[in-house]
Amino acid sequence: MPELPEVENIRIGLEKYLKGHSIKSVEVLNRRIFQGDEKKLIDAKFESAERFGKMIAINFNNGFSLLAHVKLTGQFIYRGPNLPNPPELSVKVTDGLGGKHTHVVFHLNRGGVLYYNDIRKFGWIKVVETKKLKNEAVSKLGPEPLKDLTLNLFTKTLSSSKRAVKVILMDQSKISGIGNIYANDALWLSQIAPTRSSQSLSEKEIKTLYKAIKKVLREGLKQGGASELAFVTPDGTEGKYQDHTLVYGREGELCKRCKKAKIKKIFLSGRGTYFCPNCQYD
DNA sequence: TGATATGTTATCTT
DNA sequence: CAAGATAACATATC
Repeated sequence: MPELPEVENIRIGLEKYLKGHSIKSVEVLNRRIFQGDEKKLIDAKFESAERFGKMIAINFNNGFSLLAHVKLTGQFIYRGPNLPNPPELSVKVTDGLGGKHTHVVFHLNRGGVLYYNDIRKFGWIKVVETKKLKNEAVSKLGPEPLKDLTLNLFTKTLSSSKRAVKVILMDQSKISGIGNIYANDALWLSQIAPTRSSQSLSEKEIKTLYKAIKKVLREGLKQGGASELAFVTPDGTEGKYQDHTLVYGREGELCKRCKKAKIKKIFLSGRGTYFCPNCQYD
């Protein structure tokens, strides 16, 4: 759900709203979600927010960072002086600003507050030394599809596995940031069946898919992400990509391209997989 | 009431 | 043994 475009929108929001703030205190309401010593952050000044795949690093000026993964339902929400006229909160967070779904509250100087909410509690935040960020899970990530993934590298990745191409796209150690929504949409756009063995793709298909991945991710970014479960940006509003998905979540609807067949849903590695049986080829 | 959803990791199976 | 499939995690929603 929160995939590259959603997490990137969270990063952009954090960068914007945390600017100029330092941390006054941290209220940890759930120790499983917040790991490490929050005292390391007291009086630390915000420096930058980075994204690694679906992970976010918030860097401070004292050598420490917060590394976070929102998994399915985590939300960072900011209220304070850097957002003087906050938009109305999405219904997806009304229960969670200091409510039962709030697990960490960062009190900032100048009166800002950053909440971490998580309905399902799969997400986590941990305090790490900035210079050790790369040793964390970050080191296991594959290349960023919008930055480091060359066609050459992509071709090598696909041709080295027999697994279904969709499973490869979602494998974070192969390519970082792609999840179920954008994997389904990129394959639809490429007219490739998600069940195809990745090594069976022709050179031409690989090139088409390579471009399609970039296209759907950029579209997701532009729409502010997809708010399927609980995703909201740090101002508390929803993204719009869920209204523009090409095939994801459209089981039973007529295919937008060929208009001849209904979108079928199957399970691939236990994940919902949507495709047009008429114009996505085996 | 219970099946279902997503990301990741641990564990089971072939 | 390794690749691949599936269960588990926690909870709201349909």
